[in-house]
Amino acid sequence: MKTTIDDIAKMAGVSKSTVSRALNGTGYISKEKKKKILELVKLHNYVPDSKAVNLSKNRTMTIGLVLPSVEGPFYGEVIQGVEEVLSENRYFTLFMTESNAPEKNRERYISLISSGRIDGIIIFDPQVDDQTVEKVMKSEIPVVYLGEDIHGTNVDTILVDNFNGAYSMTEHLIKVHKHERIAFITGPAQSFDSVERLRGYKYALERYGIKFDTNLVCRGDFTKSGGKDAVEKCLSSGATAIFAANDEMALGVIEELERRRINPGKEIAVAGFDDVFWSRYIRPPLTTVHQPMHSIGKMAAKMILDRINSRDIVKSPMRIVLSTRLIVRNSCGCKTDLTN
Amino acid sequence: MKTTIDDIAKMAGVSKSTVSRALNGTGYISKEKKKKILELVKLHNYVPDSKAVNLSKNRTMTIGLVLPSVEGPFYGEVIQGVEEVLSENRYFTLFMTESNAPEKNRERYISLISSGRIDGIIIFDPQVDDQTVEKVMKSEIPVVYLGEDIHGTNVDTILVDNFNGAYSMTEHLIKVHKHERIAFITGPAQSFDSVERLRGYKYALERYGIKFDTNLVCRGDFTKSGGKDAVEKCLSSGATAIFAANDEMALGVIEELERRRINPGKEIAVAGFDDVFWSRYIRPPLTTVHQPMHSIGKMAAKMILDRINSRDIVKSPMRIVLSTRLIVRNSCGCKTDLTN
DNA sequence: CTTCTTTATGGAACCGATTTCACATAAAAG
DNA sequence: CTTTTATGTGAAATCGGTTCCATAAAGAAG
Repeated sequence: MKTTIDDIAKMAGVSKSTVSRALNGTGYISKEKKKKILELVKLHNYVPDSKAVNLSKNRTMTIGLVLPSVEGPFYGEVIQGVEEVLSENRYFTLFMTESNAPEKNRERYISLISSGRIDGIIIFDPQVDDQTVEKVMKSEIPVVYLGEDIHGTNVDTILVDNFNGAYSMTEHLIKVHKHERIAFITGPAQSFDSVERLRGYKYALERYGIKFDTNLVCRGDFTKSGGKDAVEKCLSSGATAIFAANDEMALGVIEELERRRINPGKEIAVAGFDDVFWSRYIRPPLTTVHQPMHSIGKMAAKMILDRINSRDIVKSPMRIVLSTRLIVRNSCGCKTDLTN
Repeated sequence: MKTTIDDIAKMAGVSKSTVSRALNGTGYISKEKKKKILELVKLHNYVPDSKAVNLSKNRTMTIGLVLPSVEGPFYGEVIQGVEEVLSENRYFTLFMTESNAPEKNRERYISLISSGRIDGIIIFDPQVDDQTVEKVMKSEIPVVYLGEDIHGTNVDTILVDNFNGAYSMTEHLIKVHKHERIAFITGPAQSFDSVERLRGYKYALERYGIKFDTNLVCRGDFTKSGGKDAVEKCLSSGATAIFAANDEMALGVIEELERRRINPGKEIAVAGFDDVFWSRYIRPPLTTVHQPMHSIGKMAAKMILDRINSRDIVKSPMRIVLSTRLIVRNSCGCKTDLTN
């Protein structure tokens, strides 16, 4: 049988209230009793049952974290960032992934929100539907949405500046490499990220007086094979550069180009978006846009804790946009050494 | 104020016991009352408070998962595997990483074990010390240790067949590529994985009548720069092939060789271990040993659930060894196309 | 030497469910 | 027409803590 607070109380010859006070440092307690209790606690390896503590304090010290997947190096950084901040603050991370059945998992995190099992939740669900958002908005616990622009609600959001990231990349291809026919491979239609990146791309063209050509926009799906498949269309539209809306597709593009004996980086410029772990190790090293995933995780965790710690104070929803960074490697045609 | 079971009971004009029965399908209950209660539940979006359920049922439907890190694609697969099985069984995953301060985090998961917050725990802690293991052995909840060979205890373990993996790789380098001077870069001294891989390497040499030469064994640390640093020693010992105990180091080796204008795969064979996500995308594509990380995760989760569901039945500790698979790409000198 | 604080402690209520037990009623069996 | 047995329900105990409240003793102030 596990040791309970009553056991300790009995052994110390005091009431459970006193044991509780000794353990939590709340209220008055005499030095001797405290000492004795703490000794007994150590002796019997007594650890208060979290289930009971949670119920009586009405909080769980755990934060939910919902991610689309953990395959690939992309989301790992988010988890790491979240965990870092939460564990520092003695919070736990309840992890949930969406990979298999998005619909089902959406239900799952919705019900998690009102289950009382967590004190706050961080959701990264790139293709969330309005109906789900509506339910989430009713949350009694703090919510931070990542990567989706949810407005007019009581949920905080953290976004990446996709627009300017794509703008800088396109600008780079135009200004430095003098490309005028730049193909853009999009993500899935519903993807907010993809849409913003396309906007940035278009805006750069406009700013540099290059006419936007629909034929140069190919629909992709954020997967490697999606990138591969798009190459055909890009080439037939006479593209001299291919800007994929994420690194995975850029990788597909590179592989497909090589299969066709076209030299990526030399004959055709290739660029990606995300700066995942391996993007520097592929050949040619990928020119891409860095997303601060680790910072996103840290910031999300901080925002949640902040909301929890100022439960009473009413704050309007926050919307933070983190800036991206252009990472120039070789796939665009630049010549940098391996070290960056 | 959140709706409680008492609220529902009052509204339905029944006792809370009846509501509980309606919700859980336990015991007898009349059709009409059940229907009415369920309607009210839906209407008010009532979800039972997990904190209370956990306490009264004395279980949390949560399994702890401790990983060294989530950076890189290596552990992501483990999480995915675990999550897959747990979520199917309506369990939650409490995630914990060790990255920053191993010592402190070790304490953290030890205390997590006896906190009553989780029903079981999966621990992947490659450099765990005996003292910690001893504490873990006292656990009241099921424990599965990954990657460490803990014996004579009540914890289950899942291991990867490092020995045979390294053996096959070394054999490949000897039989197919006729190498006789194969350098081996180890991981940190305490790493069980590294030790086993070194054993496999040695055994292969022995089997093929090649004398083992200490000079060909270089101490590494599982990091990329560790791999880089080891190259000097390998070369000066006259190695014609370099077998790194993990992919990260192999990557370091490849980069360092290129820096020295030595062609990896042609002039010197390079091999890794792990088969991480990017190992096929680097140049040359890395010949390595695949570890079934996803299966490990799934199996660990299954073992934990199995223990939980057969609490009463005493089973001796299990020790499962999963086999690895040799992945031949180009860094060893083989010529395969890009598609594998 | 009272009176007012401050300190120390235990008893009991409470958190929100589940579950045991007792009791009542209805249906089945003898 | 009794006696079982099956069905339905509520009161109360329970899970293991925290916290409010009452009370007592000790110390400070007047």
